[in-house]
Formats: sequence, structure tokens, C-alpha cells
Amino acid sequence: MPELPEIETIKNDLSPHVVGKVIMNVTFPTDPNIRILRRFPSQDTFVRGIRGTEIENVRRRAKYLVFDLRPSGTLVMHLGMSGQLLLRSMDSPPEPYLRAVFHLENHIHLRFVDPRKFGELFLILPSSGKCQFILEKLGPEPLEKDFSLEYLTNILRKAKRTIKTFLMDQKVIAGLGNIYSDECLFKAKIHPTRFTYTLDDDEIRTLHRSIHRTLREAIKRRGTTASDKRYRDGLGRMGKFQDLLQVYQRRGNACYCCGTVIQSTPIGGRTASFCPRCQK
DNA sequence: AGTACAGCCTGCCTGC
DNA sequence: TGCAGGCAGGCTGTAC
Repeated sequence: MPELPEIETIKNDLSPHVVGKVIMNVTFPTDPNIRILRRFPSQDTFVRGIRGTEIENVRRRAKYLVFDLRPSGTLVMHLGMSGQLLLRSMDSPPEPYLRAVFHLENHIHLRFVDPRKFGELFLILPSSGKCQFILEKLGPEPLEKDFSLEYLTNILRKAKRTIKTFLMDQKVIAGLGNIYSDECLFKAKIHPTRFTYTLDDDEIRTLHRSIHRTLREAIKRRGTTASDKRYRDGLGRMGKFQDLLQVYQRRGNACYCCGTVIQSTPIGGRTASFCPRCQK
């Protein structure tokens, strides 16, 4: 559920509180199997690699939160479907589904909460093998220069699948999920079942612009807390972009633009919502 | 090589 | 009321 704008918001919230802080310890309160560490060889190595390091920097890559550690190591977090990363004082009561706690200086906790266990933590060390390549496989950041109109045009022309699955492929564009791919397609007036190679130059230009505008607006509004009310920012607050959603989770409601009933259809194992009149 | 899809997981909602 | 079943969805491994 947390996509690019939500992770960006969490990163911005956490940075001033955690950068420069030493991680004193890491504990795993509720999950004996520690499935959140499934990519990493062992819990011991993870804890030993992190304990005593200082958080030098926090950044975002796609939907991953990346903590650069001093003197070495890169801590990577993915919030999966239902994950939250919360800054709490040591003595505040533990949240349900609390999976991991990073004990920082000054009695501060960075808490990883995740009911559905789709989230993931891993530590990249020089010796950690394939973990190093996970971030490298991702496509360009949609708000960076390398996600140009030329790039989008070229890969759209080469692909042979629906525009909806294309936009959610992290190797193509890093950071879009179901919410924002639906919203971008609505803004661009493109039907989610269209095949990539059928888009003309005008449509591609509009789509490129829609991706920029949708993501910038969503970051400005601090992300989307959809009806499952799961996403929270770094301090536990809800986002505000859900008020601006045009199609996502609006099936059966009237399109704000033309009044037609919003429909949904499964595409690539996901539910795509769209306005059958506005989107061609 | 590129694409499609099952499986992972569990709270919540719907229907019986 | 209580239960079963379906849905939600990011990512990976596997199959085509």
C-alpha cells in the first residue's frame, strides 16, 4: 500500500529525528520466525551488523527506505502492504503487530509494525551477495531526470502488455503501485486495459505529465491513507491524498468529471479502477 | 527476453 | 451470531 509518495513522506518525517543517531540495538518482539528478514542469511548477522552504527543518511529508492550506516552497511526497509515505521519514545506501549524495534540514542524507538507480514528488512554489506543487487534492478525514479519523455516512449513502444501492468512494473518505473497507476491513467484519460504500443505521441506526453503531477501532488498531501486506514507517516498521522482520489476505491461512485459510474476490472492480478467514459 | 501468474499473509467485509 | 470465503496487494520464483 505505501507507494512512492508515502515512503517519501516517511523519509522526510524521520530524517531530522534519526540522522546522526546511533542504533544501540535491534530487537524482534513478536515474530519468532523473523520472516521480515527472509532475504538475509541470519538474524545474528543482521543485528551484529547494525548494532553500534550511526545513521548517516536516510533516502528513498522506489518504495524502499534506505538507511546509510556509518562506518559501513546499508539498512533497507520495505513496508509491503501494511507496514508502518514509527518514531516512538522508549516507554510508549508497544503497538500490535510490532515486528522490529531499532533502539536509538536518547530512548528513541524506531518501530517496524506490520500486520500482514509483507514487509521486509535487510542489511547490505560487502559480503551480502545478491542483496546488493535488489536496488540496482529498479527502473528510473519517476521524478528524476532519467525518467524522460524519450525514455517512456521508447520502452512503451517495445513492450507488449497493458499499460496498467506496465506502470506497476518496478523495473520500468520505480515507485508506482495500484493507487497511483490508477490515478495517473485517469488523469491521462487512458483506459487501463490499453496495450502499450497503441498509445500515440500525444497520449504518451500526457501520461508522462500525469505521472509527474499526480506524484508531486500526493507528496504535497503527505500520501494516501485509503479506506483500510493502514498507512501512517513517520509520526503516526494519516495522509491527505485520499480526498483527491478520482478512481481508486471509487467503484460504483459517480465520476467527478462526467458523472458516469466508476468501474473496476482485474488486470494482472490487481484491481484497476477507471471511468469508462473519460478513459479511452 | 519478455510476460503472466501463483503464492506469500492476515484483517476486514459480505453472505449464508 | 458465527462462520466460511473472498478480497486487498508488492514482490519473487516459476512457467510459458
